[in-house]
Amino acid sequence: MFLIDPLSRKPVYEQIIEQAERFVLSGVMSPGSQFPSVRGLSVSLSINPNTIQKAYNDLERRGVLLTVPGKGSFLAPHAPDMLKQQKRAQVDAFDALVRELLLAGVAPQDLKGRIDGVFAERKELPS
Amino acid sequence: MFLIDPLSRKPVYEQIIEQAERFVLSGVMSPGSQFPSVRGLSVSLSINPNTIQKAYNDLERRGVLLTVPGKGSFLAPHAPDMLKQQKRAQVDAFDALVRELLLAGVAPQDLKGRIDGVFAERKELPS
DNA sequence: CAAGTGTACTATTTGTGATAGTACACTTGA
DNA sequence: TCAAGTGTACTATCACAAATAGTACACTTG
Repeated sequence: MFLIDPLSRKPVYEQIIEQAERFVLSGVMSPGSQFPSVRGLSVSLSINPNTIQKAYNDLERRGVLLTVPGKGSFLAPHAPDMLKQQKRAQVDAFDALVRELLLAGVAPQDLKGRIDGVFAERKELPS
Repeated sequence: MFLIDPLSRKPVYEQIIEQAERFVLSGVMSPGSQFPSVRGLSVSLSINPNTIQKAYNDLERRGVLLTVPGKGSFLAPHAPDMLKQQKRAQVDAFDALVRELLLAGVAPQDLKGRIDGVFAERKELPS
């Protein structure tokens, strides 16, 4: 399920967090479903258990993951809503990037066209 | 001219690079104009000369800066064009961010509105 | 009770960013 | 000519984050 790129400059634990968020937001994982165990994932990805734990800790701190000692880690009931609200804070990053691209001579209309393009991708996928 | 935030998680040499690029793209610095000397900038910013040099090396490697041994560093003739072309490669990052925000439930129309907002900022500034 | 689970802790290794210091070659201007 | 200012190159060192390694403990399930 998870895929790690060891060559990426992005820390492994961040890659895990981002993929987990993607699974939740895209509906691949639903609230209540069980996550891979720390040990199990560390074996299948060939990375240290502590790295997995670091990622899981962050997800739990933000209310996405619900861990039960001795049982396992499960997706929190309102995980999708929590994530969506947190992700919307990234509109600041969006503005910054738009500012840069406009400065580089990209036309606003081009950017709007790309939004439509990305939006079209989503409608092509079966729900 | 340059301003460094030592508390930022962003490396100092990257901050210098980004500010230099901004100066070029915004027209504050024109092709042929001289950059601060490595030693001079290191003194005024209170950072190590090697850090400045690392930033300058990157800018020169990408054809933005033109350094003449014994004289100084100058903005390359076609620096603005070079930069604009390089910056346009960031449209991939733009698409990725849009993909994330749409997944988080942000409406395409909201994003387009933000583009207009940023575009309006630019027109308010005197040319 | 054994196996699987999450959790906590310390120690070590690795890579990057930054610092420190030195040395060399070039250009400019007094 | 020569001192000052310039870019360049190089090695060594420090600080920090990411990651690894290993151990130990408490809990739940079958």
